[in-house]
Amino acid sequence: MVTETDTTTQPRIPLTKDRVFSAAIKIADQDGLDALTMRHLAEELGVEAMSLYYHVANKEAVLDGIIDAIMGEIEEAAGGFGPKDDNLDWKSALRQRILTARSVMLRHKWAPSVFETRTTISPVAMRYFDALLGIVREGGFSYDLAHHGMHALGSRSLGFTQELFEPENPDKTDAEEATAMMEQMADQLPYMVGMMMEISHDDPDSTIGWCDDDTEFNFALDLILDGLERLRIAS
Amino acid sequence: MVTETDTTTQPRIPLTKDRVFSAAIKIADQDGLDALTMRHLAEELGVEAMSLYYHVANKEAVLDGIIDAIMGEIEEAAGGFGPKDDNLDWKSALRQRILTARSVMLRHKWAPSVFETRTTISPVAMRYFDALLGIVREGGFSYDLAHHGMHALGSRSLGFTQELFEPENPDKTDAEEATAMMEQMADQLPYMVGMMMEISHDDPDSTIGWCDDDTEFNFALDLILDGLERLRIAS
DNA sequence: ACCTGAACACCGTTCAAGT
DNA sequence: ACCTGAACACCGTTCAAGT
Repeated sequence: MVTETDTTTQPRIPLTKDRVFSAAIKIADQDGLDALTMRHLAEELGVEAMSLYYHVANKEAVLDGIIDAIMGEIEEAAGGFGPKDDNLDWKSALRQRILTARSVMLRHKWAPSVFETRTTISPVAMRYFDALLGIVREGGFSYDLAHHGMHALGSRSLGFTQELFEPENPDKTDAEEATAMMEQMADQLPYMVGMMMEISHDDPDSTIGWCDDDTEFNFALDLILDGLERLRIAS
Repeated sequence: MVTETDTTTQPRIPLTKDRVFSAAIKIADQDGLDALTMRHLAEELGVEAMSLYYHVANKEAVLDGIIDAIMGEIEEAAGGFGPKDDNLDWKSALRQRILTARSVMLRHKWAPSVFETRTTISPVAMRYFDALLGIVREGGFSYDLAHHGMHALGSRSLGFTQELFEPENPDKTDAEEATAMMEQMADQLPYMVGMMMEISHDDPDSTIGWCDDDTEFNFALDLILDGLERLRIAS
């Protein structure tokens, strides 16, 4: 029989790798990546920072772990990485998989930054890429073209693009600052000014530059997929 | 008349922003980005860490400064961002500009990581993008398509791709580790194994995955440029 | 005007020690 | 087996003080 332990107050759930990773993701989701320190992580788990080192080798292992967990979320959202979806053409199948990955990424805005710093590819990520590779391969690609195609997709195969010069909080002063600078340099930036004027004409409250929205993602994705399809046919 | 100062030994070159940025780039080039700390930077300049704060607001300002300097190198390598190069078609002109930027990036392997963390775009970078925009605009693009095209190029417009899961030193154990893991999961990775077998057949000492070499960069670049050209014609 | 010493509030991590 | 206290070697940054 399970008897009540005679510890003082709470039964205290024991620490596990998974609990550590979950807490880490929670912190990053709520307070951003900078808030994810070993000390905060321990605090979130009601434990001393040093206790973490009994379960994980170091902070890198934590980051590896949360990326693996994210890939797990993608697998779950996709209903598994089973090889044959249905009778979709390769392009639709690939886009579907990628947009599923993207839906998970949008829940974890910090994830791209962590992906970039990983040096070893996680097992779940390997299976993810194998599934993508399978889709194009079964779609009639040579391994060589499939390989190039994966590189061409880059981070987009995981559902995100790393935007350059993107302010963290676009509603803040960064955007105004950039706009002010552009106005000051207006004579040196003829085309940017022209573009701004034309686009603001059509859409008064658009701001150029920090717009990695779904429109841009889908535009680039389709551009690459269409290009690959043409190369496949030509080969 | 300029008299000899009565300071003890060396005349001591005074600190300037530019000297700070140059030293910072030198450190990053030689010892990597992690070695770029305010304390090391000061040491490199023969000064105490706190002295730096008289010339720059904080470390972010240093990072902004070295990115500006890198953009300056690109401008120099391109012989200026003058609007009209010659009688090249837009595609050749754009590729040329981008490959020039890439040649500078290859001298500063750490630069992509710093670019990703910038939240404000530097003035020189603005002029760079204006020049790119000018090339496609004069090549017959609408501003709308030009804008989408820039987003589609992403970091490639600056001459680099952020590779996922790229080991820092590919000659080290990371590659072996990844290969070992793949062999262990071979039954779950049918397509990766198939690809490896075929490619290693053609090229015995190739290793899959960490190959963001010029071949992949150019493949993806041309794929996107060709796609944009087709959209331009269709529009 | 330009640089510095001392100090603060943080990091990740080790190691011997507790239960 | 699991957790902790104390400590180490670092960070970026401030502020009053020196010349």
